Amino acid sequence: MNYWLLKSEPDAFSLADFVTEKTTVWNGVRNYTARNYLKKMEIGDLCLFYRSVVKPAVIATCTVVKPFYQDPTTDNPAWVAVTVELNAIFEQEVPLTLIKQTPELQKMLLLKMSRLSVQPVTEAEWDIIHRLGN
DNA sequence: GCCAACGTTGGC
DNA sequence: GCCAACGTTGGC
Repeated sequence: MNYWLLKSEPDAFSLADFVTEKTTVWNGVRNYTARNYLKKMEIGDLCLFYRSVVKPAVIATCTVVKPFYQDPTTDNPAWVAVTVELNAIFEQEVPLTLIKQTPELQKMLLLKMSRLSVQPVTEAEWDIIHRLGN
């Protein structure tokens, strides 16, 4: 069981879209570091759904339901996608500002590699964020 | 809208 | 293989 954080700009794919579709193909990743993390995802892994750019915050959780496969948006075999299913929406959003203020979360990659769209999260970090959101 | 951080590209 | 130039991401 692994934990991850997935970023999405609401203009591209919003929580409302996720609610409508329930499951979504996480495609379009064109960064090797992020791609490598996608390849490590297994069925049942839990992900934090992070809204970037517009009011940055962790806003929901989702579950990996299909491990990596060829990204359907390209023929280039370098790129892969996974399928994730919406799990739960946080009762209250966990804004980036709060994460920055939380001592236990200072080591999150989110704070160090702000441009990485797919990143691992430790179980401890997942627990803390989950608690802050519920 | 600005700009810092980072990744990628391409000339040498 | 180095590094400058450029493009993109994402916080503010």
